[in-house]
Amino acid sequence: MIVLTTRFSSKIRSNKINCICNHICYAPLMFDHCLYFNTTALARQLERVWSEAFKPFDLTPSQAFTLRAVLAKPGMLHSELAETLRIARATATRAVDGLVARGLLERRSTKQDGRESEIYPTLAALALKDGLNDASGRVTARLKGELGDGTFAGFVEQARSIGSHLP
Amino acid sequence: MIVLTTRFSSKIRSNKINCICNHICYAPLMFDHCLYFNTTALARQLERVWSEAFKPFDLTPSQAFTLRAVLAKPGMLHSELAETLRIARATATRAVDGLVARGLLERRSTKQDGRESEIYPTLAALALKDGLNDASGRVTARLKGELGDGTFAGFVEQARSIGSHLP
DNA sequence: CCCATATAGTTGCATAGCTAATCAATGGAG
DNA sequence: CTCCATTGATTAGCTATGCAACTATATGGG
Repeated sequence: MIVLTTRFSSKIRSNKINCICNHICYAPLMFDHCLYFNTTALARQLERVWSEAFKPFDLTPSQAFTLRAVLAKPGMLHSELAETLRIARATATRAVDGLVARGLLERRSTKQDGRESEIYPTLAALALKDGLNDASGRVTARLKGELGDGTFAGFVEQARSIGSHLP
Repeated sequence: MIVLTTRFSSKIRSNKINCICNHICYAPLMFDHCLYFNTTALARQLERVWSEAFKPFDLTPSQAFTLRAVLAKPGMLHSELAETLRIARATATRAVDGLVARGLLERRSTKQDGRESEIYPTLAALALKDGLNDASGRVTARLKGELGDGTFAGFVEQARSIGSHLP
């Protein structure tokens, strides 16, 4: 008689090994064809990859992209930043708050319109500019190599295209 | 002489209209070829689309997918759920907490191993099963129609494949 | 000139995700 | 048989995000 220890049976349950009784557990495949599921799961994985890439700067991906956007166009407004990063204005406000606190960005109200404020990188941020772009470029290059250049570019283009058809 | 009102100039800034001085503002295109950027942005948009789809059930996408997973395999363990949904175990714990509080799931500890607990749908959850699957199916069908069947399936498959090559 | 409306930004509140640390039960090594 | 490493689950603390409501400013019609 075959006796299963609890540990062994739990490995069967989690589909890590083939089940001795030839029973196939489908749960892990359940959402395999779901756009939402696979995109959000991939996004979480990429979050981890880019976190690693920006770790030398002690910046999260969100902070790093905010900074890169402002470095590319110093003086941009919050609403422009939100649009550039495709996030809500409220989120942009908070992202800038954090980088102002870190001494990497500063706000200046515009002369023309008292409601607006422009966002500028500090000198400390300017010093990071090339490093940040390079870090992102390196991880991109690495993944292009691992996934195949065409695959990569095609996928990114499709993601952009699908997004442009959604609300 | 051309005088710009502040409102008008802010629309130029945000790239909503063509700039009269032929200056092109590149910021919104800056991350167009970035895998991280486009995937996370798309994920946020899809979050909105699926939120809408599950709104009739008063469930968030995360709750709905948790429920669907358990409904597909009643009695699954938390670690299995985490693997199925591709989230951290801690997140699975909290997702189940919420649905237990809503009266849709219940935990039962297993006889064999006192550390484990199995997750079961309640009767209330069973009543939602088909509705949830249909709701997700409908939004999938709609997007397939809008985006093209092949595009859709190809993209999802690539997302899965890219994910499987990442840590 | 003044008020109604629109807009830029902010704040409050909520969700979902992560990592790291912890708790509790199991099971194997000696 | 006892002790320790392992494992399933949970908790603590943090980040990023969104929506909705709010504040302050600007604009334009009467």
